[in-house]
Amino acid sequence: MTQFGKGCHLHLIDGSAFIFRAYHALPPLTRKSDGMPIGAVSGFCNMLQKYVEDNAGPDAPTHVAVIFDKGSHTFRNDLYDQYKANREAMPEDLRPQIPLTREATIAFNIACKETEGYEADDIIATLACQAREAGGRVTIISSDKDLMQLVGDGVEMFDAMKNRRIDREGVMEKFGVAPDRVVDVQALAGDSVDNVPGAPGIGIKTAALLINEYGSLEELLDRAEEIKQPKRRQTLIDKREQIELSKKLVQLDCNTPLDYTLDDLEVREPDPDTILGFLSKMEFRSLTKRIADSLGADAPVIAETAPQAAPEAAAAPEFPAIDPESYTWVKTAEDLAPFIAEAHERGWVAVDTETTGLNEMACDLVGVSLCTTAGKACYIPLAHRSAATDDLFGSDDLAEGQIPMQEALDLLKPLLEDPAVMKIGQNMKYDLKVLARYGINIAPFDDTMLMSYAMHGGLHGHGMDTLSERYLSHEPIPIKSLLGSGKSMITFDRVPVADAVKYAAEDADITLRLWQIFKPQLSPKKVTRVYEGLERPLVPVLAQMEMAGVEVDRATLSRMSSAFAQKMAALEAEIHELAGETFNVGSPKQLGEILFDKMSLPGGKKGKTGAYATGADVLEDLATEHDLPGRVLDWRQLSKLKSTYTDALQEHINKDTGRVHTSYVISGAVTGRLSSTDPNLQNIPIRSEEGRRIREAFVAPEGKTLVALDYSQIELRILAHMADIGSLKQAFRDGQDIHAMTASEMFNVPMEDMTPEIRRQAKAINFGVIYGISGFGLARNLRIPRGEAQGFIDRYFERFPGIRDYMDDTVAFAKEHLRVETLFGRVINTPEIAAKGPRAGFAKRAAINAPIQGTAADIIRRAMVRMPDAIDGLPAKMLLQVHDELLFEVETGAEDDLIKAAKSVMEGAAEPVVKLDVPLVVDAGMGRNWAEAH
DNA sequence: TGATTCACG
DNA sequence: GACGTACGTGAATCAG
Repeated sequence: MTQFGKGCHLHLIDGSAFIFRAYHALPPLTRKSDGMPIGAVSGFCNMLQKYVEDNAGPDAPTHVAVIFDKGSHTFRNDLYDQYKANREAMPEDLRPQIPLTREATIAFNIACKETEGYEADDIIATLACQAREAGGRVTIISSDKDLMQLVGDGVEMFDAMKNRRIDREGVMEKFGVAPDRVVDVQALAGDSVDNVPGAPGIGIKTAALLINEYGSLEELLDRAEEIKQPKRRQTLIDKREQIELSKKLVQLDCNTPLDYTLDDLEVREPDPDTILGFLSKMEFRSLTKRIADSLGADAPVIAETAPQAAPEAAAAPEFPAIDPESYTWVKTAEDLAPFIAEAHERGWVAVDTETTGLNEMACDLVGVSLCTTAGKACYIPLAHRSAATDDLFGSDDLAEGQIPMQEALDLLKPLLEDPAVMKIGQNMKYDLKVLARYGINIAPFDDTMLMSYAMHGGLHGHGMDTLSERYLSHEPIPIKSLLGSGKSMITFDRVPVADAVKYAAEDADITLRLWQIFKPQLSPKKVTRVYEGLERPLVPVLAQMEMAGVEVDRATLSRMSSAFAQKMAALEAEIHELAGETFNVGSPKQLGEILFDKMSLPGGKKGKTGAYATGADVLEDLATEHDLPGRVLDWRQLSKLKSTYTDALQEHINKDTGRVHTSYVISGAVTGRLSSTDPNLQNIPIRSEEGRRIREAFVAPEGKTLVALDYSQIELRILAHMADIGSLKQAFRDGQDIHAMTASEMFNVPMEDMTPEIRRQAKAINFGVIYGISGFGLARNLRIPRGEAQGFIDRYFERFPGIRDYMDDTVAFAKEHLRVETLFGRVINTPEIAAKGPRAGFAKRAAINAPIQGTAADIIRRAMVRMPDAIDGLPAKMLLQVHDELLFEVETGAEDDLIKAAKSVMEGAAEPVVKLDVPLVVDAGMGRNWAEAH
């Protein structure tokens, strides 16, 4: 072993630069056998190989290392929280390749070095300084200008791309100053890429001029008064602090603590088995062969997988059988360490949390399971109770074999928040919300439920059981088998830990397997953008909204409840009087028998089950014949309002927060809409005056205001755009009353003679079109004869022939592809379109409606994803989404600022991906409660 | 558990 | 020619 010193030559390779160059230079290659993205790894290996070949000559290095960044938080972030803040997130298909580039470096038998919390540049600086002091030469393989400050005294750079050495002269050329003054120039000029502020208005040229004139930055700042240009002088005086901070940011640290020395970096011969093993594992055929030749070894045979017939047919990875007995019960920190280490090494980990209930806002964490490799999963029990010896209900003592909660969380937090490790979950919103309450903010993450939703929306549900059975042919352990059901149901913390291990670890195992199947399919199925841009980023936004909740005034609801109960009792007595007997008014069956058998009213129609239909439309028709149906309608309305709203809503007021927290289901609707549950806050009454008053109970707290913003006619606007209806588009551009305009066009009535009745009919037709109009449906809606309704539709299509074309084209597309798409590329599968019989009609109308409803849903999703940044700094919170409306809570006084910011996000939400021919218009309202805000 | 009804966009 | 139909949701209730 040679002691590093005079005559030694150290090469330092900027690994991250290699990776990004490789990633961007190559098309997104995937490994044939499992679809794993490996383009960047391939490029990286080729660059390493080229490097090795090019440096075999007489000037070969004696020592070499590839240096990588590790962790995203460095001392520079502590100096300046905006450091590198506008850097784009790592592309999704690159992330899993990062650990493989480390593996590749090691396979080449080159020292692979990284230090947590330090940028590669600082490690390079430290090693270069050490080598220089030892009297050796250094070549930094990089073209990064941030490293140029190190050049000089035996240190040079080499731009592998341009095949060019960069020495003192090269640096002078670039910065106009000697290497030792480069940081001064950078401090002044700033750097938009790393978000180093610098001095506004001063670029590299000016900076070099000033430094050369004054000798150093410090001198310049001290003598700033002498500068002749007034603006420049003022900048340097005003921004002194910012410039000094910038210098600290660009100055590389030569004193990074390292747990190795230069001697450890000595050049080593590659081991043929190791490198060829790695390359064949990656399935790099030509590179494997080339390196085998150069090493004089036999190239291993790489199994030829059958070329993929269709992108959809990407072969599933080979998995070992799912075996609940194989999972690890993590009892101590030592048990946990290998799982955390492997997660770091691989760059991903599947995570699942177990809790005492399904309500994330009102349940406790019981355990966490992890899985890094299919078949290798663990469960970390945290709050299981021990089985009691003496009584039936178990004790409150903690069970044996658990790491203390806080200790385990402290171990998990760095992993779950590590930007270099992808966290994989099934319905991550749940885990995100649970762990947020324990101070852990999971990022970055993938969600198998949302991947399935993006690819398989309309085909089947996206719950884990469904996905496991469909894609893994495995039926997971039912939760019922652990918790039981009904009255005797227990909570998860009462489940014996040994049983919990099997169940919980299996969930993580299944989730990881699903991810490995789904992830490579996103791109061939062309839903990467939808998944990455619309589904996944919505998760933290919704989590915030749900955790914020909305204030609901219990007293108001309670008062309404009593009033409703009184009125109902009165109505019920009347109804019984009219019927001549007492019966359950809430029973459609009993009501039908009273109306049609006992009273022999006309129009009794029995449905599939043999019961009379007693829906609102039937009762409305009967109301002309008799008083009883009208009373029942009134009673039903009150009953609905009381049971679903004034009573149930009170149950949902959270004990801790005093607010109501709904839960949105991202994959709830096939069209891309959200759905809202527990409670559903997307169907709070508004249409009837009586129901509308329920919104008075949704209030702003003291000192705050509710602001509601809703898209005006968004679906009709989208229809006008998609079907390309010139007159409709023009009407929207002119801000006309669209229903009146439609009526005028259809019935040849001048706008000034428009009557509310004609307008109402046109409005019904406009909506009918969005739903896939039929004569029957319109007739029923407008209560006109079917022939007349058909006549309206015919005339509509005559005036707007593009609508008919749109409908025909959409159905034809659906028939051909068994799916339709929104303007943003969301896929809505429509397998039923191939059905025969009445189901075909349903499928057709659904196919016509889906792109319109779905595009509207995409637009508001985009607005929501952008909203947190747009209202950052305003004292406002986004609380609710109701399909085309967003509800905010804002400190009184800041309403106008909020409306301005939020409105502009909403109105511009389609751009830049989609340029609509019609403007999107958002109406705003505000008030102390939701009724006023509307 | 399924059907019915009705609240919303 | 007959059939059955507006699109998308969730919750409460009855009845089996």
